[in-house]
Amino acid sequence: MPRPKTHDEALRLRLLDRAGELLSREGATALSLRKLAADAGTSTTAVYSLFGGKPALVRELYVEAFRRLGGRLRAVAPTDDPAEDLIRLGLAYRESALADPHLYGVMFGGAVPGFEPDEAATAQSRAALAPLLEVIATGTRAGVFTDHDGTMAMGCWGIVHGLVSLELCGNLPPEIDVPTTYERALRANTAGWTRVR
Amino acid sequence: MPRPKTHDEALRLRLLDRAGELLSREGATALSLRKLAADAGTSTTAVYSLFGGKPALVRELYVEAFRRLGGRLRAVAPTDDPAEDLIRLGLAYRESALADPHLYGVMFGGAVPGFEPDEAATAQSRAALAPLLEVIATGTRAGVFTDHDGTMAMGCWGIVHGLVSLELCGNLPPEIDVPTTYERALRANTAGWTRVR
DNA sequence: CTACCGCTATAACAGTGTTATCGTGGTATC
DNA sequence: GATACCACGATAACACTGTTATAGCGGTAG
Repeated sequence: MPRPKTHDEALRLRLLDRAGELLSREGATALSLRKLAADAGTSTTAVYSLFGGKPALVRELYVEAFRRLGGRLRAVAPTDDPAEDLIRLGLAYRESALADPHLYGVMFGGAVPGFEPDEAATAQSRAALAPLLEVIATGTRAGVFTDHDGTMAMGCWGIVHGLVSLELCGNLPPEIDVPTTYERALRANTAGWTRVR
Repeated sequence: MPRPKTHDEALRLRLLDRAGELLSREGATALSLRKLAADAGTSTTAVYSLFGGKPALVRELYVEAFRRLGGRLRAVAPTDDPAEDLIRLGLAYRESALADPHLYGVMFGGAVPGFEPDEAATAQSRAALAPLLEVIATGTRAGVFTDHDGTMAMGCWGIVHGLVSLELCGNLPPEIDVPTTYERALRANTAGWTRVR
């Protein structure tokens, strides 16, 4: 009779853990199946039985990365000042990206050549931004924001992602003070969405 | 006696041309030296004599990409309304990125694994943003912008790059109207930098 | 005409993701 | 408890990548 699935969760978790560590430490190009398998004490075939290939394994890292980002954003407790909450969300976003730049590259940079997120994965990525949508919704209800059908959320996500991405790629001039400039840019963008100043 | 350098500019240009076309058509992963050499009617060794390797060849595409982006931005003729000029610069930026998404990935996404831009290349990338700096400078002199040591330029670059990057990665929800939302986000950001509304 | 050496084609090397083959080991059934 | 079954993983091969050593062609200087 057909033997049921083994559900080797231990090896699966160890592979994911090692893959994440290898990615964070040596970058996306150093994340090879042979090195990963040797690190986890198994063979490359295990990745194919447990995940289905390298892109599928990276997909797990992808959703885990957004789960972690969502956790960091949810940790920003809302106050009764939505504009300030928005700034703190932006700062938390940057801290999350800087905590693991290579993982951020997997999320947005397309660091692993064969991997393209499917619709379910990108939907989960948007779900990580729930705290942002919530702050904007309350601020709009309170009359301090002038949102327009979720346009403000896209703008805010765009500026934080853009600045973080430029910083990680090394495109910003080296003489500027990134943290203060980053916060000033966030405040200006937020001011553009507030009703009266 | 040592033979002088041949300066085979024809083969060099043909390789660059083919590489750009191959990249634009089939993406960064399809850009292999063997395919490129076969396409240009030569061998992979030519890439090493003329450029020094694949990263060095991609570096040429990188600076050419920013040269092209700078040209598109310079084509936006300034008027006497700096705020509106800023919006038009942002629209031109997006059009330039959408005209060749794979090339945009080489510029910012780190699409080619072995390639990291050196200091000279990133300096040339910042030089492409001269029109942006110019519009901000005139607007600040005219008293309509409240720049603060180049912070505004960084914010503007961040939001356009961030939104374009999110769009190209497929992270934006599919039901939104990207062009109008993009322009609204740009206008809000610009409003945050204008002195009085 | 000849010696010289820059440039490129051929082929090999080390590495990658992927897949075919095969043996092992645990489970369900008798 | 014995046995048939097959999911799982280890080994090895395949196709492909960037890179490099070697060898030969070809044009230039003498």
